[in-house]
Amino acid sequence: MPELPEAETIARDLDRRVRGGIVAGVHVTRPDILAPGNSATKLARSLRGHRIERVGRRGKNVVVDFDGGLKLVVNLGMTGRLIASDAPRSAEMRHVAARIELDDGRSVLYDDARRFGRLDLRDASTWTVRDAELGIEPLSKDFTGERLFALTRGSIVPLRNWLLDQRRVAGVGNIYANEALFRARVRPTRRARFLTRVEAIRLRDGLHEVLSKAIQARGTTIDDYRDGEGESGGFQLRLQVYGRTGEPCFRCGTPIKRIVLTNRSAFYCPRCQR
DNA sequence: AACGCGCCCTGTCCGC
DNA sequence: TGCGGACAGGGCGCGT
Repeated sequence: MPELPEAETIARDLDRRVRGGIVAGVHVTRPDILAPGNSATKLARSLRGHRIERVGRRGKNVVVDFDGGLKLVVNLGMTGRLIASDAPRSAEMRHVAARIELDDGRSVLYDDARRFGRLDLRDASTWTVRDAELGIEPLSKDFTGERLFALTRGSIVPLRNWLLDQRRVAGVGNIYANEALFRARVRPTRRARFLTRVEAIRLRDGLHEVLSKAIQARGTTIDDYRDGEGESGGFQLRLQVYGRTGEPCFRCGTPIKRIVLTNRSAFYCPRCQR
């Protein structure tokens, strides 16, 4: 998906465009994007008449808060897009799976070519459960190098995989995991428990830097991604290793390597990263 | 319990 | 131009 920076950008855009809107109707055209326990009729019945209080984010999820405590949790999978109907490129949404109509004529479109994404309606109490399943926010004050060091103790998982587990740290996906490891100068294959304290500090800093820069850039530009306005992401963030197989490392010139870890690509500089 | 794997589904790109 | 295969930013359920 959209990882944390993309979800953050979408949430901010939507918050600006649809906050305060009252739901007139919900239309689900592809019910397979509903999380277990949800149904099109339940969604429509539960949300009709409710006001959007704000749109926020938790990990990679866009969270729409309604009055009365209901929350629509949107996980965008690989190709999910969430935009307001009055956004510039709303016409380019060719796989609309659900539509939330507001009483003033605006609407929120959920588009998802591969339909790996999920919409999940929660009340205050079931949201607390879900929230607790997700790990620490990597941009929060609590996420220190020391905290990351402690979290990694005891796990034999390669760090690239470790970072993708949303129960540990929430919001990091394959692009930013690889980018942060490059900045920390640690190989994606390194077992989490062998990360040193100093490296944990560098990895925390690498994550913080790459995620916040990507937010400033309104998300990374990779083909499918669209922000809440329907536009592709910014170009300010230059990826250092992701997708750069064979190209020279920006730090030392050595060709970037691509390997496969549990069926997903990992990229690193064999000289800079140990 | 923690971990790796296969799978969900569609689109795109590359080589032949 | 057409076609097969590889690959894609995620996450769940399963067997070990």
